[in-house]
This record gives sequence, structure tokens and C-alpha cells, in this order.
Amino acid sequence: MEIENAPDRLRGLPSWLLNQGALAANRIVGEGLAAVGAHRSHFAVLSALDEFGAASQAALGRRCGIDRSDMVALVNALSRDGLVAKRPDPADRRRNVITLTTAGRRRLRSLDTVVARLQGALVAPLSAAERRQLVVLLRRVVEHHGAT
Amino acid sequence: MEIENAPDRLRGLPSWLLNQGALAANRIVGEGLAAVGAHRSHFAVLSALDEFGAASQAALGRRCGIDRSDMVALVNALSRDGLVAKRPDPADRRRNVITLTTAGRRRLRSLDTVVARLQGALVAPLSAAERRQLVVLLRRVVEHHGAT
DNA sequence: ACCAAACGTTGGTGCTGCCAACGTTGGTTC
DNA sequence: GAACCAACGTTGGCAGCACCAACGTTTGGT
Repeated sequence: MEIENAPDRLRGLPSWLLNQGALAANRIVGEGLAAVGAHRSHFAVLSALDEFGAASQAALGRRCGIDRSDMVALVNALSRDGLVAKRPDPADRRRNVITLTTAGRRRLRSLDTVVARLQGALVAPLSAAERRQLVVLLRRVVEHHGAT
Repeated sequence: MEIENAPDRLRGLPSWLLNQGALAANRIVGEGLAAVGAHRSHFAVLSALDEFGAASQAALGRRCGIDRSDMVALVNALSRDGLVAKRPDPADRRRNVITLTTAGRRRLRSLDTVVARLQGALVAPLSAAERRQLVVLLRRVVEHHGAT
């Protein structure tokens, strides 16, 4: 937005700071990823597949914090781009097995560097130690509220 | 949502943690304020009025990070509830002068305790020192991206 | 006198997180 | 085997939020 002279009550409020921080983060990361034709959710799903291997759409959603109804279009888009393969699970015909393709793994490696650069822009005013500490504190809060 | 076993890439990403943290914060604070018939933006505007005195809608928006088009309905709601007085500025007839009423000041004091309790719930897993540090770090990041 | 800028207001847009419902399939219990 | 419940993918929709464009009005600067 462009905030000038915010009230002390807001400037000291964790919830307000988290909100404003998330706005800045989404703007920076969103635009940066859009510039290479990607999206934050793409990175999340590709990461989950890379770290845990093939999974159902529902499992992917649970890991990334994405609703399974939103996962449908997301997986379809990634599949259309050849970054992911989607086929019915022969062992459980309710599920789809989502697999990371070679192109998907290459794409993820490419996005890794992009994302790293964008994170740097986001936490630019912090030293390396401060960045680590911010991550630690945020992680404690986030995990306390439902994330494993 | 309810995240289980998030990928390491996400769990270490400031932007993702900010997002998830903001989600939890908005859920907690939003529900807590809704329970007393208030809203986050109400608290923001009342705070700005209390700390800086009467102001135009545009100035309020600039201080709270709220678009002036959204401020219209917001001020109207607060005015309807008698927490705020809205009258044309005789010195500059483009502006409205928004003033905090006595009821508004009382309401703000009431919301102060509610908000404080909700912040406690939000950063529950952190010690007092860690909470201060989180605020300091977040503030540096937020102010670096446009907030004063 | 003219022009640019700021104001309040209306209306609208896109994204996001979420919910409900459905038909299908799998597992559990009698 | 029958009956039941739970999970899956999918569709459609909803509410909140941040944001933008445009307008008529008013002000200040040149």
C-alpha cells in the first residue's frame, strides 16, 4: 500500500506485522515467480513431490496447506506443462498418483534459485543471523497453530 | 488449513512462514474481534485517531494501510455505531474530518485488552523476550517495504 | 485564469482460502 | 455378503481482502 506514520499500537502488534509482512512477501515472491511463468503454489507442490516422492492430490494438499479442491486445477496446470504426471492409482482407484517428471525436477531446481533470490529481497534489511532467527520464531508460531 | 509434514523448502521459507502466520493471525484476531462485534480495521482506525487526533479519511487510510475507497464504508460503520464523528472540513471542503467520540475512546480501551489477549494466543509458544524480538525483526522487514 | 493534484465516493476486479455436495471407491463391522 | 462410514477427485460457489479506475468537487500553485 504505502503506509506513513502507522500508529504505535499497530507497529507493535504481531498480527498486524504478520499481515503487512505477508502482503510484501506475496507481492515480491508473486511477481518474481510470475516473471518466470510460475506461481507460489507451483513451487510448493513441486517441493513436496521432490522431498516426499509421488503422492495423491489430497496428500499434497495436506502437506502444502492447499485445499484439495484447489489442488485440482493446480495439478492439471502442472501436468499440462509436463512438470508432473497424473495417473490413476491402480492400488486405490479413488486416488491419483502425482509424479514429478524430469522436466519438473529441472524446473524446481530453476525455481529454487529464483525463490532464494526473492527471499533475499524480502528480508534484505536483516543480517544472516537475524534471518535465521526470524525463521525460527515464525516456525514456532506457525507450527503451534496446526502445521507439523 | 491443517498442515502435516510440510516440505523443508517451505518450512524454511520466510515468505511461506509469513503467509501461514498471517493466516493464523487473521483467524485468531478476526474471530476474537468478531465475537465482540468489532473488526481488525476498526481497531486500526480507532488507534490512528487516538494517537494522532482527528484526521481526514485519506490520512487515516495512509496511516493504517487501508485504501481510501475501502475507508468509506469503514468510517460510515464506525460513525453509525457512534464511535466516530464524520463532518465536512470547513477549512478544506474536499475533506471529511473524522473525530474520535467518547464512546469511541471507551471502545478502543475495551478493544485494547481484547487485542492484547489475542496477541498472546497468537504468539503463545514464544517467551516474552522472543515475542519482542519477533516484533523487532518483523518491523524492520515491514518498514523496509514501504511502511514508516 | 488555468492546470494539476487531492479528496470522497461508487463500482468493479482478481486472488485466495474455504465450504458443500456429488459420485466413486475402500475399509470396517455385523 | 450387507450396511455403513470415510476418503478421494471434482465441480461450483462464497466471502474477504487488497487494489484500481473513474467521476465530480475543491484546493493550491503558476
